[in-house]
Amino acid sequence: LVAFLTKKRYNIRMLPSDHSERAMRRAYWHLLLREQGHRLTSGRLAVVDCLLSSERVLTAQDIFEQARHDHSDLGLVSVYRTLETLEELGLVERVHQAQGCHAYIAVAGGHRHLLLCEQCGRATHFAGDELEALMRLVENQTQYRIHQHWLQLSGVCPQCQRSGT
Amino acid sequence: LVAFLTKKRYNIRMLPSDHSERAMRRAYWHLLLREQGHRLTSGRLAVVDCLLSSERVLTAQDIFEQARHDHSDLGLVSVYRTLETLEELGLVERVHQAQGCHAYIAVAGGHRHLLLCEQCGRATHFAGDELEALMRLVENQTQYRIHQHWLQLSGVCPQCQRSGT
DNA sequence: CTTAATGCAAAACGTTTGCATCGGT
DNA sequence: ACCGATGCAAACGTTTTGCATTAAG
Repeated sequence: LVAFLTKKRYNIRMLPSDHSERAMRRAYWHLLLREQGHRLTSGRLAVVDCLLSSERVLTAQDIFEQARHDHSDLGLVSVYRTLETLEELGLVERVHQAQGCHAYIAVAGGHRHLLLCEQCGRATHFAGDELEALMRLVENQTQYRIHQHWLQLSGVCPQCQRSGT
Repeated sequence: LVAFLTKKRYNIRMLPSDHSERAMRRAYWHLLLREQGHRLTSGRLAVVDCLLSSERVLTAQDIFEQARHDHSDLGLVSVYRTLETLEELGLVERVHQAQGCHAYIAVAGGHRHLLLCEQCGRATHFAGDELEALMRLVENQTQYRIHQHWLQLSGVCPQCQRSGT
């Protein structure tokens, strides 16, 4: 507990804006889970913290291993069940990659799309408002009624460009 | 064999342009497989025909079941191995959907993107040239070096809109 | 106290691998 | 005749399910 509080203060000093945004999102996730009749168990909270504090995409196994630091008797099954719940609430999304589709990340608000680093897994979000026009065009050309759009870019992030290739 | 030839003639009468385009693509696939040192085994050809004659996305299991009509002693493993080969040659691509990422489809030439029907699985391709500008914008904003883009739309096709909702 | 959530074990699922055999070239 | 491709069975990694137990409300 002391370690946790210390870490918390450290974050406040080092990354004030990041921390406050993260704390706000965490509070929102907790509220939404409660409102939808889900219990705030310690396992669930460990998974939530893991997802909210990572800037990379995470597999169920990644989350399992990381969240075990906080909550040592966590089962992998609970990670899967929590991910399912969070996905239903629209708080996390599955990330699709060439190597496989086993990763998850917290969703960004406001119709944002993913940009992934192929080397380190870092995820950045961007607005893709220009897509709306393209969708209307395709709707007219094909006569489909379009419900979902899905745009994802991948490449190499600035940090990975500097270190190595 | 007689049944095959009859079927072929039937297609020529009913769908002349579709058939000739399909025959051309089939010939190209065969050529490319040969050039890359792959043998045109009957199992492989059954899988190829299955992919080329479907306007829907197909799972390995789907292909296995359908291709067995032509080639009854086909193994599921060969379907997977053929899909892997065709993917390496850039002839098929994996399709990513909310329900899972286990489907494949023949790629369309010229940087086209997928539009999927959520109800019947029908796949239509469209050009998304407008994406280039968006990608350059995101590259400048984020300093990523973008290698791949990936756009997919889904909705309900005209046929499914008519037959019930 | 109620009952949702859990961990465990086992099953299910899609996919890959090892290996002896088959079949295209 | 060569050697790539095959089918089978078995292994694999990921995800789901059944069930008795735990713990949040």
